[in-house]
Amino acid sequence: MGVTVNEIAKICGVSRTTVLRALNNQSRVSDRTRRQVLEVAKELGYRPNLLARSLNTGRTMTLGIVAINMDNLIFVQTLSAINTEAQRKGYSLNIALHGQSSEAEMQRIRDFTDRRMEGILLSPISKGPEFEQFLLSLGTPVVCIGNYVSDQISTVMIDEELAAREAVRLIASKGYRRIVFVCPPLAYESQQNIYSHIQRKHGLEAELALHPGLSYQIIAADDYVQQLSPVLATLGDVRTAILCSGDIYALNIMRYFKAHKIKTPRDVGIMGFDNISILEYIVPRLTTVSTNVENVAVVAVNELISQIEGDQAVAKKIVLPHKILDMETL
Amino acid sequence: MGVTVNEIAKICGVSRTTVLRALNNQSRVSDRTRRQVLEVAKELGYRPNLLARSLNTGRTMTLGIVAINMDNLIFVQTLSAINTEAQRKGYSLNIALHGQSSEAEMQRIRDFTDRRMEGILLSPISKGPEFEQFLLSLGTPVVCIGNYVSDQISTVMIDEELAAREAVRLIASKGYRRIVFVCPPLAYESQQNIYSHIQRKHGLEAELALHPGLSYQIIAADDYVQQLSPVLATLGDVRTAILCSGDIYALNIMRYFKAHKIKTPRDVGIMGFDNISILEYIVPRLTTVSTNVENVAVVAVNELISQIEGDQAVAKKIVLPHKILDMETL
DNA sequence: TTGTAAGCGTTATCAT
DNA sequence: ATGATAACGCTTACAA
Repeated sequence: MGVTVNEIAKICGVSRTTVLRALNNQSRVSDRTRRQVLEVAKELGYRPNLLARSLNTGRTMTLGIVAINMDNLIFVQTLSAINTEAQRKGYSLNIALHGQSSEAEMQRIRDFTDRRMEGILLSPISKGPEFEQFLLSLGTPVVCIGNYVSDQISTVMIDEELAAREAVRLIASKGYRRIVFVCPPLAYESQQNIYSHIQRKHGLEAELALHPGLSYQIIAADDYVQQLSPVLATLGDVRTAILCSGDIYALNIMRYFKAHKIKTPRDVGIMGFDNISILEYIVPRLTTVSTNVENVAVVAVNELISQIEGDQAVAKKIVLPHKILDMETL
Repeated sequence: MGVTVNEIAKICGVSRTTVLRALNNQSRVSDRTRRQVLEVAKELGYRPNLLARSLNTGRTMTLGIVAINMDNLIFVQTLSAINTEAQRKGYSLNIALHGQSSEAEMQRIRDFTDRRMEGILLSPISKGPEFEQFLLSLGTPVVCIGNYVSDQISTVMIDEELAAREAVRLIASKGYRRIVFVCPPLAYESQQNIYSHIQRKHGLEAELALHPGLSYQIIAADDYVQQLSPVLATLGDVRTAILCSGDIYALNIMRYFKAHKIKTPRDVGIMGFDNISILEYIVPRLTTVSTNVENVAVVAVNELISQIEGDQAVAKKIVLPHKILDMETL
């Protein structure tokens, strides 16, 4: 463990500069010396110490990604794609999960910059001007995914508001007269990344203004399945669609439906958000909103790398397209 | 970006040794100096360069994990738990995915040691004496998860063979007369981690010897759903159970069943392996084999850390318990 | 073709 | 209480 250039130099009876030149395939070394150096290096199992190299060159070729956890399958898919793209571009990827505290989030970010990551991908839960200031003061390029923090920081996202509007239009077009919107408790702001849910809610409510015939109610609670009871008791009265801000909510509700012999879409319509990959195993196929996660990953990584390697970095807000998947549950 | 101790020293008019003492809360600094140093450091936004520190101390407090991809949900859950445990122990975690080539796997491992990760977790696809030699020559502690490579390298696993035997016993006890074992193509050895599948096959066949009344056939192909046709055509003749070496296979087959009005377990029994978390959304509940992934993660991380920090490291084979989950599909 | 020497930003030892 | 100096392992002018 830990053969250095110096040792090789000593053994070969040359200076470490020469060894270095041989090792790095540079010119100005005699063939004889080069061969000998390479031989000895191989013999001893020499490996360059990338810490030392980085300390010198100022480059680590490493990116970091900071996020809440891996419970969200859509994030896992994105993460995987990010890893692939980063590796393709010659960067290694570091992952840090922080549970759900804003302080922990900042600590992880700080740790990454201390380790001299060259750029950071962030699916942030923190927000506000102090956090913005914190990110800007890092001196390291940051690209946010999903959540918007500041105009000064590039963000890759989809137009959640528009997606929600389109969802409402689809529901309205199918003759539903009541929409129940299911999302996480909006008070969780500090504990969870709920920016996208709020965006969806905005879009939904804005669109509803154009559909006076649609009644509306929201369930923003952890026990959403229980809270659905009054809705389910009145299914016969009014044709109802449940719009879930996340496929997992829809899956839980569908499981409940199956247990209680409630048929979809016959008795009630249901729609999700995200199009997580496991949906393909669920029958009936859930109607949902899909984003191309590979696309998000590639765009985010490339934006980050261009900030790292580019001359001048202008923060951009990149909005990627989504698609309504009209399947079987609506 | 890049305020160093030297700059602070210059500004404060003291040596960098003194600055260091103040910064690291050591003794032998006057209160006045200490306060001034801390003030200036804060002012300039000083952050230690962990690369430099590591180069010096020889410690990076970083672990690496190398695996195929994130398609396997059971791995994602393990990964998440590993991250948590590593962080709890003060280590940061690096992830590298390699697709499915043995060379890529070795490259990732090499890259990690070059970066001076202190230990490596590995869910290996490579095997054989050369690979063993490769791992041993790294000079860095390695712990394998799932797949066994060598007695010289600690491995954390479950007793797949025993689990398969127990699965067969359960199936036999329920009166089935035919078992169809579904697993990935066994020729994929080099492309995919199939050690566990082979173990299961061994266990299954060993146990079958004790149940002469059970007929047996294996489907080890990517188009396993199609290949099931002859089996499905003869369901009326013999009570059949399909044992899948992985829940995903079972899910795909169940989806096919639903589309073709085949009822489980009335018409045919089906059982999986792994107990991936999405099973909770699937109706009927799949009978399967469960491992405690948190347990695997904690044990693997701690074994690795004890090899890093411990005096003498003896390679261990750690077998963790599993559980048969007798649910609704058998 | 080869070597010397300074530097990257820390830590650690030994003086003063 | 403070400082000078060497060291970690590499890179990179600049000499010879």
